Amino acid sequence: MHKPPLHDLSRRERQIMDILYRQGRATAAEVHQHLPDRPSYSAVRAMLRVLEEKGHARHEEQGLRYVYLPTVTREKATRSAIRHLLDTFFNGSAEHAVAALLDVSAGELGPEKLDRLAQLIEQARKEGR
Amino acid sequence: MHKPPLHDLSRRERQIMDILYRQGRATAAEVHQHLPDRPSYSAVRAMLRVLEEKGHARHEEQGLRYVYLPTVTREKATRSAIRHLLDTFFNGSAEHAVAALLDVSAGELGPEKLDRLAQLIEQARKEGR
DNA sequence: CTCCTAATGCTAAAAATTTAGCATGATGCT
DNA sequence: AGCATCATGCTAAATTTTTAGCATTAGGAG
Repeated sequence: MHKPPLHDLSRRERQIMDILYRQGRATAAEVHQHLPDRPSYSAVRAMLRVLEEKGHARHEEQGLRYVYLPTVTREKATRSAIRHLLDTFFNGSAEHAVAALLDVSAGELGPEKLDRLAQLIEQARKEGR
Repeated sequence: MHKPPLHDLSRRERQIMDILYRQGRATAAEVHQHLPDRPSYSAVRAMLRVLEEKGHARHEEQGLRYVYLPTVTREKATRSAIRHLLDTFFNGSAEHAVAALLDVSAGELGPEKLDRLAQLIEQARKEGR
């Protein structure tokens, strides 16, 4: 029943799933728009169909169109992606990962955001005992 | 000249690159060992050759064996992976990403590590003005 | 009603990936 | 020297992915 989803996808499939997670939901046309070196629209639809067969995506009908969504919740996918990042680049160390994250987005983080992060850490410390 | 490396790899290629980044360097045999649902050893070698052709990996000779390494430095690959995670699951928000990271690895973080993280944030605040 | 547009279903073919197998060369042991 | 082992190079075939094109259906405009 369980399917560790992300890591046995083909190139295009992954690209499409990334888009679905970025957007949350998307029509075939939208997926088509955002896809790197755009294939034909037809090709996109075919691949969405395959993703449904494999159980990675599903669709809802919206009027005439289909809107596609990931089957795995954003939360689970996020956790899984984080774990993978940790394992691959940080030898599992969350500490180093956070450090790198802060480094990468140095510019982006204003004082309030940093405050909130400090709070989160404080909170983690309290829970941790 | 520039090659945005990670996101146009095939399934196996990605799996192999992940291993190379995890390990830093690896022989064909090692890669083979760590690969999910193990293909033949021969297949692994062939794929390593392809990765070299495409410029994602290179090898050094170590005695008789080849040892394979990523061509892109760990740092660059890490940054790129982080950016991708941010874009895909956190709408670019480093703040939310850090929060999720803390959440995922709640158990793992001892007091000293939390201290060091607090320091990093403090430092970021100072630099940020 | 008829035509045009926009959507999907399906299928077959092209392209790329993934695989196995055989040939070859170096090393080390007996 | 001869043999077994372990490595690589290469090639051809199987499989999977990716693509385009045609058929069909629904809705809206004239």
